[in-house]
Amino acid sequence: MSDIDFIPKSDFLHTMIERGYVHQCSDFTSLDERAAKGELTTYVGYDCTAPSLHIGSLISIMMLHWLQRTGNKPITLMGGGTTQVGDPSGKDETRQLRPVEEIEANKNGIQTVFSKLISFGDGATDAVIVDNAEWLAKLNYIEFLRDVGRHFSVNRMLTMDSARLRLDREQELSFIEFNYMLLQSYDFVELAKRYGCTTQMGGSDQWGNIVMGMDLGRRMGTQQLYGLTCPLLTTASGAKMGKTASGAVWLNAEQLSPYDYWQYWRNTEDADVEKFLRLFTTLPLDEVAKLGQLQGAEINEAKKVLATEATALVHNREAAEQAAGTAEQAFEQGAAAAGLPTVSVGGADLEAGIGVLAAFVTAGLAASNGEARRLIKGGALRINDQVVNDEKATLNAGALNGDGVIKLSMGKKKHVLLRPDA
RNA sequence: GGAGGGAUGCCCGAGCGGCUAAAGGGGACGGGCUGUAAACCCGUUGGCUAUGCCUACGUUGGUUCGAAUCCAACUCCCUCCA
Repeated sequence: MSDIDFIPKSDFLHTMIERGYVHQCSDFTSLDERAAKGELTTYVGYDCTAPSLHIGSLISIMMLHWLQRTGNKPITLMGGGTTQVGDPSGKDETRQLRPVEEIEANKNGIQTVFSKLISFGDGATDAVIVDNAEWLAKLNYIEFLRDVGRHFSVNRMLTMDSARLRLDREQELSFIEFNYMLLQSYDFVELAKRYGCTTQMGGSDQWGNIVMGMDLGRRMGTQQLYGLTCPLLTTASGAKMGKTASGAVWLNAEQLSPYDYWQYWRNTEDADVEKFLRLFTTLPLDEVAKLGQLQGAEINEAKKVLATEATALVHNREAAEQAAGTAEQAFEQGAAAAGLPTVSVGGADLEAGIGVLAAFVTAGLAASNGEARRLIKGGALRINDQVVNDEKATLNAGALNGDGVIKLSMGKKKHVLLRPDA
C-alpha cells in the first residue's frame, strides 16, 4: 500500500500509512509515541484564496478526520493573516494581492466544510478553528524582526524550494512573499504555545514551511515539534487533480452541486479507483481491496461506491444517494431523471415556441448561439434523447414529456431539464 | 535617473501594411472506440436578428484606399548600466 517501511504502534499513524496519506514525516518514532498516548494536537493551515476549498485540500482534511477519529485533537487554521501575504510555494508567479474584505468573505465560505468531517467543541479531542490574523495582524515590525526574524538565515531560506525555484527560473520573488515562510513558521510556534499543538500537516509542497516552523520552535523554546506531509495527488494519467471544464472541483455545494461532485468521482480513471477509495472514503480497507479487485466493466461498480461515499462525506448521505439515483436513471435507464439540474422557462414563451439554440443557451449547456450551432453540427445536442439536426427548429409545449419537462442533453454526460413555470 | 527589449485569442506563441477572426502547440469541449475510465483517432475552439454586420492583437490618437503590422504619446513588464 505504501512505500513507508515504518511500523507504527499508534492507530493514527497506522491509518495514515496504510491508507496512503503519508509522504514525509520529520520523526516517525516520536510522533508515533505521542499519537499512541492520544495527545497529539495537530494543525493544518488553509489559505483563504477562494470562497470554497477544492479537492486539493481534501486529503489534508481527511487526515484531520482520521486524527480525531483515532483520539487526537485537530486544529484548523484559517489563513486570514497569511493570505494577505501570499504563499509562493509551488507557484510560478506572484499572485495578486487580495483585498482584505475578499479574504474575510472567503474565510467564511471555507469554514463550512470542516464541520462535515470534523467535530468541533470544547472537549479534549474536539477540533478548534482559529484564524492567524488574530496574532499576525497586530505584529509590530521591529519587534517581530528582533524576536523572530533573527532566527532565520537568508542563506537557508534561499535554498528552500519555494524561493529557489523562483530564483532558478529567474522568476520574480517579491519581498512580501519571501516573508511568508516566517509567518507560517511563527504560526506553528504560536499554536504550540496557545494550544500545545505539536504537529503540522499539509501537502508535500508545505514541507519547507513546516520544517522552518519546527526549527523556529526549537529556537524559541517550544516543545519538540513535528511535521507530516501528504502527497500532492495527480491522476494516473498525470493530470492535476480537481480540474474540470468549469474549473476546480469545489467542496461547497454553492460552488459545485452534490450531483456534479458525485459525477467527478464517478469518472475516476480505473487506475486510481482503489487509491481514491482509501484516501477519500472511510470504508474499511478489506472492502476497499475487494472493490479494487474488480476488472473491466465491473470496476464501474467500484466507481459508484467511491462517488457515493465521497459525496456522503463532504455533503451528506442523502444528497449522495440522490445523486447516485439520478445518475442511474439518467445513464443506465436513459430517463429524464427528476434529480437532474432543472432550469425553468416561461410557460408563455414555450407556448410561443423557443428556438433550439436559445433553449440550450438558457439551459446553460452552450455559452452562445454560435456554440450551440457548432455543437449541433458535431451531433452533440439532443432533445428528449433525439439528436438535434436542425438549428432552426423550435421547441414548444408538444415536447414536454410525461413529467412536464423537456430533457436537453449535451454530449453523453450533461443533461438539463427545462421546466415551464406556471 | 540612463540605455535597450517587450505587451497577440483560455494559456504559450508565430505574424511585422491588404490573401488575418489572426499559423502552430497546450488546454478545453464534442464525435468515434468503450465501461459515464485511460490510451488512441477525428472534429470544434470571438459574438450576432448572419452570403452581411459587430467586437478583438496593452491604452489613446495619427499616417494610409487599407494597420495586429508604420508613427506619436501614455500605461505596465523585463534586461543592462548608475
